[in-house]
Amino acid sequence: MFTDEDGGPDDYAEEVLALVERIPPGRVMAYGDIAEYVGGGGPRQVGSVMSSWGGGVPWWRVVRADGRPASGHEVRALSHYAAEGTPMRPGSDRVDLGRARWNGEDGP
DNA sequence: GCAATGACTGGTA
DNA sequence: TTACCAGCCATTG
Repeated sequence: MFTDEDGGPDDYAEEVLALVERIPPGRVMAYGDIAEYVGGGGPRQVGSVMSSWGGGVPWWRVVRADGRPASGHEVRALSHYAAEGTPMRPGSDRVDLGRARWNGEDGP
């Protein structure tokens, strides 16, 4: 059952999903960062994985390079940001990447 | 095999 | 700040 058969995530998707689950609350990662971290394809591939199986992971912690959440899900993401205390940019519904950007390490 | 699409990115206006 | 354009890369029809 290595084969995903009916829609199971591929190895690449598993890495992306595992990384997204690894993102601590109050932190976010950009699509390009994830693509670079897993070392595959590009940000578009990460987005494709999220649209297919992103519903099983905290997808709202994955944002675009400008700090804006995924298209069509901005409102839902904002609710999660407020609940987790994600640093937001005042005056805009965007995340403050300067503080919320997570590089994949817990320690300082 | 080719063309179109997409939860993207960076640069310029 | 937003808007438009060109580039990138795997998936889908």
